[in-house]
This record gives sequence, C-alpha cells and structure tokens, in this order.
Amino acid sequence: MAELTLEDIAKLVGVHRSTVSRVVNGAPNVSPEVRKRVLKAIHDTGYHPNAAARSLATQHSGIIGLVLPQSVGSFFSDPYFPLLTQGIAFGCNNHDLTLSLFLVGSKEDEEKILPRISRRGMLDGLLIQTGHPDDLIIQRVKKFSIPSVLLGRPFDSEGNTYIDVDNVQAAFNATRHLIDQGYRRIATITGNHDSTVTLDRLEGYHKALGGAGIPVDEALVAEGSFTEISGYQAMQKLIATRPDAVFAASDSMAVGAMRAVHEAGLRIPEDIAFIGFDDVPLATLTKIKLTTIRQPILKFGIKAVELLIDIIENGTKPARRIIMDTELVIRDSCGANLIGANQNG
Amino acid sequence: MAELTLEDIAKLVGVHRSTVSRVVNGAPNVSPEVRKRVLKAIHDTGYHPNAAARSLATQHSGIIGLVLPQSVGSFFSDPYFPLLTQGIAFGCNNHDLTLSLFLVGSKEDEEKILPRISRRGMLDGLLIQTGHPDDLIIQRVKKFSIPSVLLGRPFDSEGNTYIDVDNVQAAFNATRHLIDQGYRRIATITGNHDSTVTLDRLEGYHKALGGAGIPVDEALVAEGSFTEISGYQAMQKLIATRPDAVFAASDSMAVGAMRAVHEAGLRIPEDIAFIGFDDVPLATLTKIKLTTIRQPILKFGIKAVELLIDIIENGTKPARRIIMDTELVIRDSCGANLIGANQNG
DNA sequence: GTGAAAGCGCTAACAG
DNA sequence: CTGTTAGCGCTTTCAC
Repeated sequence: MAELTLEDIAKLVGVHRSTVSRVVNGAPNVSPEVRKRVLKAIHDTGYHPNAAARSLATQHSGIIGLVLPQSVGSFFSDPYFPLLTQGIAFGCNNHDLTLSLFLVGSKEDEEKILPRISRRGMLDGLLIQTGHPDDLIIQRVKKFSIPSVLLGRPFDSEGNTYIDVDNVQAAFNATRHLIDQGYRRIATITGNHDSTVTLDRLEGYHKALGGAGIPVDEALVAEGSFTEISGYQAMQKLIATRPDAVFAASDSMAVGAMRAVHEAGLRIPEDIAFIGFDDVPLATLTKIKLTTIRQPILKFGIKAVELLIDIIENGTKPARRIIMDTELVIRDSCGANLIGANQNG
Repeated sequence: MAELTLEDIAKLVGVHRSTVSRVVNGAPNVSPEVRKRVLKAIHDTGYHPNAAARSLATQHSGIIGLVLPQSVGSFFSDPYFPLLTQGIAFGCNNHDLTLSLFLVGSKEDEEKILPRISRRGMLDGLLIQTGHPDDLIIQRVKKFSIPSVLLGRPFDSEGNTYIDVDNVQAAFNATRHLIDQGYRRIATITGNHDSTVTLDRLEGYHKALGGAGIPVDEALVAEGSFTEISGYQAMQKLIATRPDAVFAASDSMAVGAMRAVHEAGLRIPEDIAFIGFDDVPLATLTKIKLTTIRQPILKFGIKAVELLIDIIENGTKPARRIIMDTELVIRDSCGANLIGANQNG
C-alpha cells in the first residue's frame, strides 16, 4: 500500500517504466493490450504518481497561489473575500489545478511567506489581491518573474496583467439611480482612500453628480474601510449633514450605516435612502433589503484563474486586462419600490 | 534573474554544491568564512532553492491540505468556515507550512480532487472537515495512508485523530442558561441531523432539559441546516408552538429565526428569547445583540495545524483527540440583561 | 570542514 | 510501439 513507483508497476507488468509513464499520462503510442495491463496493475496496486518527481521533471507543479496581503485586513470579516476565494477554488477545480492560500496576517507573516512563494518549483503562478500601494509583498513578487495576475487594478498598472470590475461605471450607475429617484443630497461612504477601488468608485460618484448638475459637497463624503463598523461610524458623522440618500461602497458599510440611521430614529428609505455595493448575502438579511451593485464575485474568481492560465501558457507579455461589468439590483432601501408596492419585511 | 541552481552558486563561490546546500539549510560544519561568502552569493544572485527538487529529495513538501467536502455546502455563506480557514492559515504561517485549499463543490469536483490529494509527494498531511457520514472523500482518503486530522468528531471515531469542541457541554450550557432565566418552553433549531455536531448539541439540549425536570417536546425541535434561511424557515414552523425561548445551533440560524419572529410581530427577548452558537461577527450586527456560545474558531484552526504536525512528525498512532471548550457570551437576546439594564441599540 | 557520489521518482528525447 | 538514456535540482551518507 505504499511508496510504489513507476518502476514497481513496470516490473509487475513486465514493461519499461517509460511505457507506464506513457499510459499514466495518456500519451499515444501504447498498444491497447499493454495499456490495459498497465491500467489494471495501477488499479490493483493503488499506485499514484509522485507529484514532486513529476514537478521536478516537467518544471511545473499544477499549483497556483492566492495571496491576500496584510492590507486586506481581517479577510474574512467581509464576505467578499470568502466568495472570491470560492470562485477561484472552483476555477482551479475546473482546470485541475491546486490552490494554495497565502493569508498575510502580519509583518512577520509577510517575511515567512515571501520565500515560500518565491521558491521555484512550487507555484506555477500567482493571483495577488491588490490593496495599499505599499504592500511589500506585491513589490517583491514582481521581482521573481513568476506569472501573476493582480486582482483589482493596481496603482501602477504599467506592464501588469490584472482583472477588475468597472468600478467607475458601477458607482456612476449607483449614484445615477439615486438621482433618478429624486434625491439631491447624496452622501457617499467610501473605502480606504489609499486603494484604487475607492478612487474609482469615488470618481463614478462624482461623474454622476456632475452629469446631473449637482455640485459635490465634501461634507457628504465620509471615509470608511469596507467594514460594517466603519460604515456605522461614518454614518454617525454624516447624519448631521442631513443627506437624503447614501451610496456606500460596500454592503457591509451600508448595513452598518443603516444601523446608525435606525438608532437616530430615522426611516429607510423615507428619510434616507441607501444603495450598497457587492450584493453579498448580507444585503438581503437586513430589515430593509438593500439595493446594491452586484459584483460577479464568483465569476470574477473563475475568470481570474483562466487569465492566469493564459499567461502561464502563452507568456506574460503583453500585459492583459479584463474588466467585468456589474449590475444594479433594486430592492427596498433606495425607495424605488415605495410607490404602488406593498412593503412588508 | 532566473533558474539558478545550487550548482550555479557553488561555482560562483568556488565550493561544492553540497556545501551550499549546508548553508541554505543552516547545517553545522561550515566554516564561518565560507558560510559568509555563500550567503553573499545567494543574496547577490537572488537564488531560491527549488521546492520540487527539495521535496523529492527529502520526501516531504511542507504543504498541508485543507479539505472542505461537498456537504459543507456553500462553505462561505456561513462565516464559520472563513474563520476556520483563517485560523488554519495562521497556524501554517506560524510553522512555515503552505496551505492548499480543496473546496469540493460538486460530485465532479470530488473526482478531480481525489487524485490530487492522494498523489504522493504533494501533501505532508491533511485537515479534513467532517460532515455527512457518507462523504466519499473522507472514506477514500483513509485508504491513502496520509497523516490526517479530522475537524469535528466523525461518526466512526475509531482510530481517527480529530479535534472538536465539546458540543454536548456547550449546548447544555446554552439551554441551562435559558432555563436559569425562567424559560420553560424552550425550542431548538438544529443543524442537519446527519452530522455529529447536530447530534451532540441536541444531546446537550436534552440533558439540560432533563436535568431541570422539563419534559422534551418534539414539537419544539426543528431541523435547519446552519444557514440563515433555514433558521428563518424553521422558526416559521416553530412559532405556532409558542416557545418562550429558542436555542439555535448556529448564529446564522438564530439571525434568520429572529427575523421570522420580528415579522410575526413578536418581541425579542420579551416574547421569545434567543441564544445562538458560534459567536461570529454577525451576532452583534442584529438589532437585538445575540447571546451565544462562543467557539474558539481561530484557535481551533491553529490547534488543528499543530495536531497535524504532531502526527506527521511522531506517527499517526495512537489516534489523538483534542476537545476544546466554549464560552457563554451573554448579550441582549436572552433576556438576562432585561432587568436593571438600560437597553439601547 | 568539504567534496564525491548516489539517489529521490518521474519525463522526454532518441533509438530501434 | 517500446526500451534506453539522460537529466530535473536537491539532500545525504561517506570518505578524506
């Protein structure tokens, strides 16, 4: 039951190990009869090829890495990353790849993880979540010329292959939708300002306002950090400015903000309307169901894997980019359903 | 910048590759002077050892796998698994291991994943989440004598190394706490009945009731599946039985159930008190903050990694088990804070 | 303290 | 269609 090698089963069948190798790898040029006997021996003995030996010989491992840098913070407090991971995992399953997960929890983690991902022979490619412009790990990984695709537009997109959603357009649509409902004092709760996601969504917000001839009021812009609690706190500041609607750059922040609104004794959407971003399950768990921008998170992960496979197989030049579309999902928090609909829930 | 081998840097320094190997691996028996020169060369060239070659030579890879079987369902709809994964990832970081993630999404995935985890030379050990008694993957993995620890007590614990929390005691404490508040018609929303977690928590519930001389009323037991929506549905059935308190076997289900109670126009905890299980962030995001049983999820993951390391290094026999304690976290949903406290939020 | 040599288990030309 | 021959890059006795 153990430690069988190609050689062992070759002897068993009475052929050379290269023949066995051929059938294991489904190569042509093996007589049906021999193939059958080899297959039987493999089945009977429970032989499994040794991955390390194969990697060494072929120079690729069939493993790709997913790096979530420290700036992602408590990765899994926001449902976005679990979903993304799931999408990536499915993408790997589809293409017979193994996924290795590198969660950077601290500076020390970073030091320990770096050599592991830069070691040759271990990883065929890397999926790297972008975040702060100064994530050490992103800088360093660039030097080890390992095929990698960035998840989210990096600050310096030059020469980088990445995948992102069209955040500008998405935020534009969200804000525009609020404007269409008649709101004029539209606040926004952003993510951390040192990320491209935040900048892009802010840009979309500005564009929509500008397009409607509504001047931007800086007092209506509050910075959060994508988490529920940060949304709550941002909203507490915002309430004094009396917005009639809020565009939150994540569902989690929207939920936090809505909590603050409730506590202030105001009604949603009558007093303040809301639109979120992501469309994670949480969006439908609130008392007032959240209107939001749906990101194709699972598909995003799957596409990311495919993009990585592309550059692994066909070379990393030229840099490629994929921008995915989002979708407006109208529920109750934006007030669009107020008239003529019988609200309940 | 590429494809450097031990040999290359050996030549550079003018020593034999075995000497370089020694300094790379921090072996003794290298003169300080030579060690310094080698280190410098390594640094200057940016050499990184090849993982595949090393794995082949040493017969271990420094990679462990985490298998989440299909029955876990949409792993990441319940915050439990993300947190667990995070704990495991940190455990790996602490011990310089790489974590590979195997998410089984479908029967086909199972077929594709199995050969990958049973391949020798790839994985030093396996962490396997238990679930349904008939998870194909668990059965099959047992045959490939790879060191593995089960996450959660399996139905057949014979000879298996596993780690679990004391679910019976935890559920007992939860139910007991409800009894202590004076409730007598205590309902429970369980997880799927074909899992040991569910059975254990049910047992604790029964024990507490029995200990207080309260007869078990089967009408007060509703089966869910750990998800929010299943809690919501279970509660809809339960409401007719007029419970005065509910013990939900997960926070997600508790939240769903509380939603159903609200929709029925009943108050929490005045009309129906609640206690959940897990203590995930969600528990404090509800209008009425959830009293719950805190599982040490992160620690659980870290401990699991350490247990796996133990059996990798010291042999898998005898089977080991670790049972961790839980903690009752009293918030607002159980009514314990009702008297004399000024509730807000 | 350092070098030589064998070998980890597999793949991939190249003959035949 | 099948066997032979070289490696893949590293570790690890064993001499010296």
